[in-house]
Amino acid sequence: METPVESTRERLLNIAEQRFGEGGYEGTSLRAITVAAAANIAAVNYHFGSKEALLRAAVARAMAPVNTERRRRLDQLEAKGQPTAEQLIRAFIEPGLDLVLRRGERGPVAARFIGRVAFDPSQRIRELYAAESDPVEARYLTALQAALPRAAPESVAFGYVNMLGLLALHQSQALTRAPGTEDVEDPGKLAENLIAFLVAAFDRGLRA
Amino acid sequence: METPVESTRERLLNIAEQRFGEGGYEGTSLRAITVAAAANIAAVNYHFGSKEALLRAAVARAMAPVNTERRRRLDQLEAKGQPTAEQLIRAFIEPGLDLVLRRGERGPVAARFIGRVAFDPSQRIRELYAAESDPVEARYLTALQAALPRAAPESVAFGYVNMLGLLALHQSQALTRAPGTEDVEDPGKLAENLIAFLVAAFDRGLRA
DNA sequence: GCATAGTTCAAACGGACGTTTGAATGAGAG
DNA sequence: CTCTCATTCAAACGTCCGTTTGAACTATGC
Repeated sequence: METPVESTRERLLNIAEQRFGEGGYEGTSLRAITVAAAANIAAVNYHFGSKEALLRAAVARAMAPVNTERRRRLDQLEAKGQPTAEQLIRAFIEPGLDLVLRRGERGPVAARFIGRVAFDPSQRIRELYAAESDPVEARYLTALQAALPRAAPESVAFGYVNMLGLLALHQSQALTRAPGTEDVEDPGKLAENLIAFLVAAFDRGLRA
Repeated sequence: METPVESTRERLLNIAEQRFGEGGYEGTSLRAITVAAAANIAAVNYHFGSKEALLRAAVARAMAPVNTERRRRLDQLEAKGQPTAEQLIRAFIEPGLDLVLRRGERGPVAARFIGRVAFDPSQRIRELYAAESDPVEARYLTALQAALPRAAPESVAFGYVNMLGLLALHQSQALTRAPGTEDVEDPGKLAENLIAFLVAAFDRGLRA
């Protein structure tokens, strides 16, 4: 067994990840979280300080492995010279969607959580997500613009925003799909399909 | 002047559109809406019945012109035979983004509202949006599959989901304000850029 | 044994929430 | 003017919210 005992702090993060991913930040109460985590309501403020600090901690924990892997891949690519757009897109997307594929683990829950936070209606929450991912993401935008010298920089930035959006879309729909589109994809092929979709759009769908 | 007097009901719908689009459904209180609309708190339940019914009415009002125009365009295209993928994408995207361009009118507010509701964290709210748009959207999926016979139907459905997601993204402008990507796009060119992006992805980024 | 620091607990805080009530107000018809 | 009916209003309903309190428990070091 990998989990000998789960501390209250870990249980709170796990349940928060799940519930915030289902109902959003405003739509999820601390009481719902603490009941599901079998913890006292005061435990949140003891371990984290506030509801928003709990969210921040959960975002940081969920994003950390994704950011690490993205940095590692980008370092590796840049060490070999100028990467292609496809290499960059793959190095960006795959770490984000690897989570989705880890069925049985906490991966899909974390992926949905990340995707939902990235699209939260409140700008304050979205900025909280951006604060956790900005540094490495900005490097990808610059690298993409260098990889696509024939496209206008604003146009590459447009494509980059679309890439962020589509990744968050598929992360957040990892568990619950919209009616009518339930069986759209084999989850195992999701990353490859999304990468192919984006590569085609970046290579041929941007203004010169 | 186009607005002789605005009824309480209209003011509530207008303010609800604005506030729900800023803070989301759960993050926006009826009191905040009624204060901004200079209406009594009881007016919501008098005119609509409940908070959720107010949201439903606002969604229906905002979506109606978009759905009508999409239907009209699809009818017109299909009358001339099998439309191309680009024609279908254009006929789907442009009605949704026309709203964004109507600066000075209520268009951008309605667009943001629609985009946010489509991505609301709560599945119940997302289904409320889907209920208003499903019929005509489903026709577009079928037409796209017919226009792309060489691509697998699931693959076209995948692209279709991506199209819905990117449209909602740009309607809500959720990520275009991310740091470093503020001035990504001339709003006037947004529709053309998004269509070109999607056409390239549909034509060359889907599995056979 | 005692002391100590870390953690958990039941209970309560003030405030904001969506909703409901019943009376007051308004305009239009007869 | 009077009746009627739609609308608006202040006030209150009970419930849930995030947060705080201070005491109780637990484990470890001495």
